[in-house]
Amino acid sequence: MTDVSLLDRVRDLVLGGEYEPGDLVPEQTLAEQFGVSRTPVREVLKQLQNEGLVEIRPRVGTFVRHPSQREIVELFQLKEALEGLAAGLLAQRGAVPELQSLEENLVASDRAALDGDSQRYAELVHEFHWTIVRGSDNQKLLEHYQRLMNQLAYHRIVTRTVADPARLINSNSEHHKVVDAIRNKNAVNAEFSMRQHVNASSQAALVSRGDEGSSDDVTG
Amino acid sequence: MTDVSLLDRVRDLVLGGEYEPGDLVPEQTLAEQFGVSRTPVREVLKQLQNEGLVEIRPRVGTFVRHPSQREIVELFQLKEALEGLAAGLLAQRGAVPELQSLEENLVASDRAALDGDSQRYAELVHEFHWTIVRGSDNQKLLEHYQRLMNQLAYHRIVTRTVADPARLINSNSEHHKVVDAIRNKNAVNAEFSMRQHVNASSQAALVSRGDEGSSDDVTG
DNA sequence: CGTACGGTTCTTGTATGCAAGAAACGAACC
DNA sequence: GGTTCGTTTCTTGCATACAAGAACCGTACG
Repeated sequence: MTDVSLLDRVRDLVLGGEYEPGDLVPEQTLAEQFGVSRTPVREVLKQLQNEGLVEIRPRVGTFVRHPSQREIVELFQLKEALEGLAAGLLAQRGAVPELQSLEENLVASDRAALDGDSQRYAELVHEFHWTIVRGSDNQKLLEHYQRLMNQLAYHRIVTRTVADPARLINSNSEHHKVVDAIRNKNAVNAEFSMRQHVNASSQAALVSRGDEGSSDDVTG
Repeated sequence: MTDVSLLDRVRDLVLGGEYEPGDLVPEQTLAEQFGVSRTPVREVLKQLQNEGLVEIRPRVGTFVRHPSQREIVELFQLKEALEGLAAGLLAQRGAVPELQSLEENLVASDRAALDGDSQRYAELVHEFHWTIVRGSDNQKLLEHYQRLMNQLAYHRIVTRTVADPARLINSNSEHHKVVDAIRNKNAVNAEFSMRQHVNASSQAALVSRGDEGSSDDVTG
């Protein structure tokens, strides 16, 4: 149960907001916190840099990165392509357990939408997207998607977006379209609907985001 | 000039075939080879594991991974989606330097195709694809693509595929279609043509590959 | 008051040493 | 002859020590 890697634990710390963007993430502190030496912590930080979550400035320190607006747009473009691919692949697979999960998700989402329970709906959205990607039965796609979502620090964005009731309704309707296509084994349509949905969600997220963290061109 | 990171140097060693799939990559040896201690080498190997190039078996050693047939299929699916996205984005951009590069590439490719110079053609194919991805003007896409291509150890596969004259001709014709769409700023068509092209290339590669490295389920 | 300079402190970067575990080898036993 | 068990050897995993560089602070000077 405690067999979660140090990498995951430190990543969760960064994603969880324990360290704000721009903050220094000291090796020594993490080492003490997790009861290990600096050596394994360093390995982990190097990997988090590789994942794009932190930036290591040589001889200075490791800092939490904060994605620029441009990066977020880029990531959303990627997200659209990856989830579109996933939906298409899933549609080709036919009747797999994941389809059943999606059906149940739709029922629960409809209820949450009716109740106006945006918190619950956000959870279901999260589950919806991951189910589709997992259902693509493409492990490499899943890995890249995971990376992508870590960089987006997705959670915070979505929860805020679906606070808008209008977007919630539209989002839910789009989910139905996607599942319809998957159910009918229509891969082209599944991909198309999914991309349209992701695109709409992205637009909403970008708008709701407004202007908070834009440029972090400290290097430039 | 020698300011290439240790990570890149070790990666090139693995991709360059210095270590064959399945081989042990000893920390100590690399450390001596590069005149450093095991510590930085270890960090590098951890990252290469993260990139999917090697597998670290705890307390046993680091081994060059050898992608299974299934993984390669998965990677090609991803490749199709990413390059399709890139072509679409590039088409939207209009007259950028990359378009000019593609035009020149087409001319050179036509010549190489006529000459039956498959070696030269392979180089041009390589350049063609990278130009499109770079031309997407999406840094995150480029990063993911880089990762993907490292995992595919693309070079060896393509060089063998275009040895087939028929495939070479088809490939070249597909390149023309893609650039036509980009030139016309037709994003949808650019993406479609690109995906069709990548798909055809993938099929050819998978066929030519036959059966060499299939299962590496050493882990059980 | 502003600025430049020197020392102090804090951070990472790397080498090294030792421990732990896995595999390989060999001998003894069945 | 085959199998099992103990020992040796090789590998990584981690802790620690030290070095190097950057940022910071206080002071002196203009």
